[in-house]
Amino acid sequence: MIANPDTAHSHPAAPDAPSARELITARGGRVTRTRVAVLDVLRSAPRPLNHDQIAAELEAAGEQHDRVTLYRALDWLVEQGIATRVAGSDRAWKFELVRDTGHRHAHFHCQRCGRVLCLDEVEPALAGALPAGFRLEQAELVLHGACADCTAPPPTP
Amino acid sequence: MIANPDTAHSHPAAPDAPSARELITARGGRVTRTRVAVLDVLRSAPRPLNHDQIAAELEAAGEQHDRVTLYRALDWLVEQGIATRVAGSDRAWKFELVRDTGHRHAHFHCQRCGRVLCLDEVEPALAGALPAGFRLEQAELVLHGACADCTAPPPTP
DNA sequence: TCATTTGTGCAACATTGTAGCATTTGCGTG
DNA sequence: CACGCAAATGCTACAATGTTGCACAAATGA
Repeated sequence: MIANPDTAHSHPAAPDAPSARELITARGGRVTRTRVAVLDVLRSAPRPLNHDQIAAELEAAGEQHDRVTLYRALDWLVEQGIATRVAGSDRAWKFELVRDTGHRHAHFHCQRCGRVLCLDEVEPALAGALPAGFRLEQAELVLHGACADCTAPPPTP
Repeated sequence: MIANPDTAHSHPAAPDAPSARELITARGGRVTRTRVAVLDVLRSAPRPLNHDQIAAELEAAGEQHDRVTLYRALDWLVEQGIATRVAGSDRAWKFELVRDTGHRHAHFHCQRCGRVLCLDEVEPALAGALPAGFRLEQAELVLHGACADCTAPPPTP
């Protein structure tokens, strides 16, 4: 069961995960400043980030990257199956690393605090609920509502 | 069980449904050309439509409406609970009439044929799959994959 | 080192939606 | 029916989020 949103999505950088360089060269891509930087940001992100947030992270790290180049790097990562797009409530895509192929997880968007959390338990239930003949393919799936933190009554002051 | 997408979403205009005028005046809104026209389009639409599609329908019917006015009419409908927003694969919202309050349904977006279908059976399963403390609120929920038509092998020629 | 091909960076454009504001219109009242 | 006023409309601008085209730079293999 998932109660605390901050631990609900404990993805940040498994120690044995392949390096950015490895991820890139494995698909025959060139190892460029932007791709490495974006990968590093995504790898240490606790939840899906949109283009703006990624750019902000990069700037915080003292890196300057062109807006278009960022879009293209992200597009490439998605195309290569390294990252996925997640639809948010606004019309901006969020991006997230694909952790292990074969396991898809859904996202929950809290309409109170705006956070996007990852839910590992939902997909099996969904697969059973879909009509026969339908196939659930994409991890891009977002539920909306209120998360545990926001439904909980405030602590007595 | 839902097998045929064309019947899966059999919403078009129940004969006893309230008229556009009734729907509008019931919330204290003014009955204007645009609201009535938009409601009529949504009422006869077999699936959620985005702003562009609605405008196209109106033009096909010989009606000319301002882009902004359309947005505002749609916003008002959503605000009044008459319509809901559905997120699509592009960043444009789709709109759909709320049929009966109290019953929320999810949407399935087929990535082959691009159709958005409505699934009545999914929500109960979802509610059980969410972690404790989480509340599923919004009907705006889209699953992605392939629908029955598109997963089925082509008929032997 | 050199050539080739892949990415980058810039500027311009496209789509989707919002904001401000003057004008028109629906509709209750006299 | 005429009036008056709030509610909607219809501009025009503007904002956010991507995309496209093209010249230039840089990664990689020979």
